[in-house]
Amino acid sequence: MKIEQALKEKIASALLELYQTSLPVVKLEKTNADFEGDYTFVVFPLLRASRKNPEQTAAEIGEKLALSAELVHSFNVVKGFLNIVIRENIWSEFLQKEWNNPAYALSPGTGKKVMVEYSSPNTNKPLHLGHIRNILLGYSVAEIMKATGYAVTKANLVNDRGIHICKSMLAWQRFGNGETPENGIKGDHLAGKYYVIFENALRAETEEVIKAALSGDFTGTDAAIQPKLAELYAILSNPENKEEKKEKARDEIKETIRNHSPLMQECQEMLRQWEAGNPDVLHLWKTMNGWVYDGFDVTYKRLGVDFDKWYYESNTYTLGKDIIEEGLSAGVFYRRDDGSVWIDLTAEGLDHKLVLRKDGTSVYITQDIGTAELKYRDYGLDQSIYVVGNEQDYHFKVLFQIMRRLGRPYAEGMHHLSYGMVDLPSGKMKSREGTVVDADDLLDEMHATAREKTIELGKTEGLEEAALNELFEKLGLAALKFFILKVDPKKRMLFNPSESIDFQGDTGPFVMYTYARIQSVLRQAGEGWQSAPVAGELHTTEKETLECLYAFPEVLHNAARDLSPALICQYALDLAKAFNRIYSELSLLHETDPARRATRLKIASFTAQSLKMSMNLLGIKEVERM
RNA sequence: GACCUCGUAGCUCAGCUGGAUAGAGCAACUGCCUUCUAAGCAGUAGGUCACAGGUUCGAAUCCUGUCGGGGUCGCCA
Repeated sequence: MKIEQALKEKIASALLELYQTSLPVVKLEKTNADFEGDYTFVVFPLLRASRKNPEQTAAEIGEKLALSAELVHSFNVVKGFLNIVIRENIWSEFLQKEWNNPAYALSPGTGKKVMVEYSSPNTNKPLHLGHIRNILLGYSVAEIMKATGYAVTKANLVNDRGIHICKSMLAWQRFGNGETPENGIKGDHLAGKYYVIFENALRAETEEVIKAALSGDFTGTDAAIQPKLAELYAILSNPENKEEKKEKARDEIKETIRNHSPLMQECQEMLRQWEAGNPDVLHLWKTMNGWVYDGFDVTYKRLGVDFDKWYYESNTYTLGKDIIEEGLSAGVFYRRDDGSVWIDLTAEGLDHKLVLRKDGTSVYITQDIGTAELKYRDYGLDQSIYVVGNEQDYHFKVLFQIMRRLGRPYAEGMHHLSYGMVDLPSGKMKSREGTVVDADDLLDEMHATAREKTIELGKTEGLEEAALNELFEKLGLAALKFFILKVDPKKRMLFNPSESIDFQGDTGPFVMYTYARIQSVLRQAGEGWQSAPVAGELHTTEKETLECLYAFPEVLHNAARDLSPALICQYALDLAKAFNRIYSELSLLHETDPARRATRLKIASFTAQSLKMSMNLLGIKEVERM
């Protein structure tokens, strides 16, 4: 049943008949709430063909539709707007047909294979709020695509190797005194703790040296970098240079000294040992990463997300080199005199990009070329979605273009789900300044807030402690997830740690509440209504709720197309609000007319089912009572 | 400097493939629980859609410029 589609066809044939004209697309809009009608057709573009004023044109088309279409009840014209009222029995027939269809809004499988890669953490630090946005988006998009008929693989590409991991390892070796997570601290937090210890030690070690270097005294620095430092210092001390340029030089001096400090050199040595397969280093690495995985696992479980496939950079970081070789002989890449390998993407409005260092080792993008190929080989993907922050927009533009140049069949199916950063009132979260919002802490806070609010409302009666805890956990998670997912993924969003996330208004708990309230009604409704016929006439609120329900399949389709759970959030709110209006204006259980009672209960049941599906697509778990 | 992106109510966000009088929620104020869960419903107030031009029947939406925020331009990931 496609009301809109049918109506569009009717309009198209009316236009042909009346004015011997057609439109490339017949556009229908939902009628503005202030006017009577369900759908609105705008006639302004037709005035040239009709040679009549807007009102007359709209009226003519309206007449035609009313005569020929069995789905049009009536119409009215306001200026150039033709408002069409659909016959009411269309809505009640829709209700009767679909209210109990468990597959409503789901699409039959096209079987297209898609991988959604999300989370993809580093193993040297615990997860924070930024990761949470990534994780929730990835999980929800994967679920949405499943519901629209894709075969989805959720993947996590763990960055488990590299200099940052070695920092944690080295600090633990030096200052750890054998500390393990068994002593209480969660594994990922333990690795993070030593990462911070390393950074602090590095700062302590280099502070004085940097200070001296900034005033031209290079004692204590590595002899190898002194010429470079002298060069930078010349820029810094030249009064003719702009402050901006000086600032850059200053930063570079700091970076250079840090990177060549004894501690960093030791760290780099550790990385070399790791790559060379030194058993002691490997053992430490495995142990520490193991702790981190155990820690992540707890957080993932608590968030209710999962993965079908794990990739580890320690396994994949050397991939891609073969493909570079292949592309080199195919002329896609070129080699510079120093031996480094590049691609020229200036034709696409991008730049030259290095794909292999002069020493033949991989860079970040080399790995990504390799894993793209690996993913395709593993699964024969039609689509591959990367949930990664928008700071990497350029990287993915380049990556996708490279895959195209390499003639990879899957290149066209690669998408970057580029999401905005989560900002604090003070700006970006910075780990160096300790402003990151830790994921585990946040989840604890959400739980505590849920408890507080529930007690405030006096809704704890009749529930055991265990059941209450489960409720608090679900409520807190719902509030957090909805808060994050209702914002358009592309946009950056603000989180204010000093204000708790709302539980009232446009929130996850509001949607949960509406669902629980319906469940309560249905528990008391008894039997019989399921098989009773529905009423032919509907109240405005009932019709509005049905219109909302009717739109669900399209909303779901759009959410999958745009990779936007925010559309599902918006839909769930619209539906919940529409139903709550019925609930407050009309009686369900006490309605005496059997057909009207059945109508309302079926709408209630249909709404509950649709809300539940929406919540689940967002990773929110419904509750039967709250 | 170049490129990308954002700027809508006090705050957080919708609306952006051009359509009617720009919408929600929070915060503020007013009503509604001796009928089904008040985490609800109804209402009041709150706007130079950053600014200036342009395109056209019509612009928050498209184009250009200006201002402001963020990001990217690593042989880091």
